[in-house]
Amino acid sequence: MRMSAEERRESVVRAAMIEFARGGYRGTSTEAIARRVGVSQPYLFRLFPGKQAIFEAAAERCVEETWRVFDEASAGLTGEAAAEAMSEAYLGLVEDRDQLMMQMQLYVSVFAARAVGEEEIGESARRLWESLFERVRIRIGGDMKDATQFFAHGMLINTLVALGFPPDHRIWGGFDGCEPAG
Amino acid sequence: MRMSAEERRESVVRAAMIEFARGGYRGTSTEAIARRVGVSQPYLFRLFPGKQAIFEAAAERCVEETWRVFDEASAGLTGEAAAEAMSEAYLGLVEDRDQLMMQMQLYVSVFAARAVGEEEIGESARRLWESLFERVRIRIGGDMKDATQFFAHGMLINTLVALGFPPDHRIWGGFDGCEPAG
DNA sequence: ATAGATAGTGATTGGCCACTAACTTGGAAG
DNA sequence: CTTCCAAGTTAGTGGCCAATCACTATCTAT
Repeated sequence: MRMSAEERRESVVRAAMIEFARGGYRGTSTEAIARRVGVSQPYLFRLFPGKQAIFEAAAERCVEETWRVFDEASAGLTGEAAAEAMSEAYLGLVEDRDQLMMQMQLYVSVFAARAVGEEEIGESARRLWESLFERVRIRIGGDMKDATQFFAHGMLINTLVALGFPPDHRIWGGFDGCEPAG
Repeated sequence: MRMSAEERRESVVRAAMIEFARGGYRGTSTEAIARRVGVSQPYLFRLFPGKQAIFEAAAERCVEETWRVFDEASAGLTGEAAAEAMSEAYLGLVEDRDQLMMQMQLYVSVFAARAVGEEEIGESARRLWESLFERVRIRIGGDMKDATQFFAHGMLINTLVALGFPPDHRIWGGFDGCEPAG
């Protein structure tokens, strides 16, 4: 039960990814996160300065995790082969819906923050996202349009998952062979 | 100042689109919507049964509006010409960020609702979205992959807008000539 | 004019939630 | 075994917010 602060922070981040993915920033209570971790709600505030810090940690982790998936799937590959491997890996993430939804929650939360003048959050999120974009772009051969297509399909997948289209629905039919067209 | 209930409902829907787009469902208070409309907060509950009904009206309007933009832009066109016209029109919507963000808010809110077991919301949202998808697909010639590509690019645009990448940022470079490849 | 309907407001409330403060428990080193 | 620090808890607070209720103002038709 008892663990080091560092280990606890780790569990909090994992729990927060799930809860924030489902409820969004405002729709998730620190109580819910704490319950999932298995600690009391006030203790979260010993581990993190506030709710927003927890969200930021979860968001950053989410992007890192996404790259890890891409990196492993495309290890040793380049160009179109890498793109195909990564596309397939991303489609595999559809099972882990929370991971994909945490991404979208990051996007809308950044917009909300920017709407009330907190532009620094936007800047750091853009850096994070662009860095992922660049790593993917390099991996698939460096072409800008290929990378754009790759991410475009990813974002559509996120949307279909959010809306809950089942994997056998005809709407998914447009994806077979939709790897970046090279 | 004084207007019919129907007219008021209309202004509420328009105001709600803006507020929900920026704050999300949980992050938007009925007070904020009422302030934007210029009426008292309790009056909203005479015009709509509850906050959720306002959100649903705004979401539905948002999808209708999107089709209207596509329809006007591609009037009299078909196939690739229609696709190009509609792509351009959608890029024009980047200026009206609230419209695009309301879409994303719909997606994440649907997921949140589904996560707590309210699947009917998901069903109606899917019907709405699929109907838009189908109308676009027909308009651009009926090919499933073309339609998928079209929407994929749209979803990526939403993301870039949410994160606040300025229009002259290099990340937008992959879009020129990225119309569905026919 | 005035009665009835429709548009609209002010005051309030009960519940939730981020965050704080003060206290308790457990374990490892001397 | 005790001392000390880090891990963790219980109780509480102030603010926000959806929704309700009782009320007022304005239009329209006779």
